[in-house]
Amino acid sequence: MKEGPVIASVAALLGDPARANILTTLMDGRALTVSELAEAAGVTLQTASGHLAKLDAANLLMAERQGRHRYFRLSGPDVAQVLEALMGLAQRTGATRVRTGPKDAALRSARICYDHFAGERGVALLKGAQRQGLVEGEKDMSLTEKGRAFFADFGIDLAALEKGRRPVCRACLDWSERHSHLGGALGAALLSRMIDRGWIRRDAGRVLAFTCEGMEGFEVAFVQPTEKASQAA
Amino acid sequence: MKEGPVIASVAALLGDPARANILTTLMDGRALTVSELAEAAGVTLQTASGHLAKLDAANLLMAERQGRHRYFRLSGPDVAQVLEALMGLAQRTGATRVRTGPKDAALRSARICYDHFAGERGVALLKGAQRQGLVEGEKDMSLTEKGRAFFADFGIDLAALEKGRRPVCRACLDWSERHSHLGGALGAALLSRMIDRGWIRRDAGRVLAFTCEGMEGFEVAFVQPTEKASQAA
DNA sequence: TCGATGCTTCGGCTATCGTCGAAGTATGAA
DNA sequence: TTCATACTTCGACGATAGCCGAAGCATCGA
Repeated sequence: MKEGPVIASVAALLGDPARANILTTLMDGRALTVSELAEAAGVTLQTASGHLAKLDAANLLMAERQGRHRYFRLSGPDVAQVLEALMGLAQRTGATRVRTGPKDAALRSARICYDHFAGERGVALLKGAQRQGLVEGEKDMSLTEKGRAFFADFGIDLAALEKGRRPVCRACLDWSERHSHLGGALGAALLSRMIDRGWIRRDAGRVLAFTCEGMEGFEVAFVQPTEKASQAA
Repeated sequence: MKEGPVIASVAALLGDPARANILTTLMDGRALTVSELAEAAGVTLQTASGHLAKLDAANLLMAERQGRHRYFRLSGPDVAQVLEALMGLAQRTGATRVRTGPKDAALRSARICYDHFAGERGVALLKGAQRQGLVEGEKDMSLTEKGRAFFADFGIDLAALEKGRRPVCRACLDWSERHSHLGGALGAALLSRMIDRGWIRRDAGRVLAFTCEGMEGFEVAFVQPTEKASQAA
């Protein structure tokens, strides 16, 4: 009868704290897994799964399967726009504002994704490797001859990796960046090799911290040879 | 903890059908009594009273006593803006019902958005004004010299508008079209001026109807000088 | 094939909230 | 003062919906 109920159904979806947390977490356009969103929303996995199903059914989110993960992102900029408008309204009408945690920045910079190296530095690594021609392909990646030599020199036993059934190279969608980082057996081997070399230290949780020499070595090995390209991007 | 709950409390208020009906009923900027809003929302007086108390406590509405009546209106244009944004989102995501009555077409053509002129004709007005160089800018719009002369000639007291705290020009996203129409103080003044001139008549609810001469005058003033451009769009 | 991990579904508990009848308060008119 | 109108508050009922434990799939790696 009225147009009220039409907006009510979608507004009701935004009206639950857990769902609102999920949506605001996704506001920067990243894609996140169910587990990550559950943690962000402060609810259990089952609860988050239910919320995500509702948001997906209402077309506020887009889902994308990747292995046993399921990545969700906002279905469009208009969703974020509505959320921002609501934040503005909430602020004017006297809702309380909160500060953002400092741990977030560290997580974004470098962290563990399952067993490999992710975050802004992880994306930079893969980009550098692609520019240098160490790996080729977009979705199904593989090592080039140049890459085999490079990683062998880096101290990685490629023969051992290729014996396993796990794919050596694999593109893994990064949640803080919008691009992929390097997963698969090589990604895992790279991470442990960098830890062995003293380049990286594991902090609490999934956060990774570079040592001074690690920072420098990383730059020289992956970033600097392609600095022009990386700077442009 | 997060900013989610902040928007959730506001969104939850919009998420109830009765309250959503109340708010959309008030979108034309009028002030209505509790009884009128109760009827519009399809609930009893007590129920409406409770809803209005909540909306008032959240500063989404302004209340004004007048004798034994109590008049409610939206607390500001931003509330109407959020409602329009929600309507647009509901439409894109398919929450809207298939029923498109004849009133719907009229609503889409020309209607009141809070206190200014919206709908397909409203979008055409802004487009024409932009093509003619009366206003400039996309998000933060401002009047040009040519525009000042034009609207003064149209019978609008620009000096008075600029004295107020409300922005003179403001882009307001239209939910039925995908473009903006003209809000702000100038948008409101334009609407009342067109009504004064006998160009437009207020029908029931938010629907606006052009008179014959109004239709012609509108075309000459805003659309025809830029017909080529408008036709293409 | 097996175990581990990520996610979904099911069932039941609980709390919240919308709803309206009935009673209470305030304003205006007779 | 007395009644009528407009609204608010109270109390109880019922429905909805969020939440989590437990169990069920599905995928991956060994």
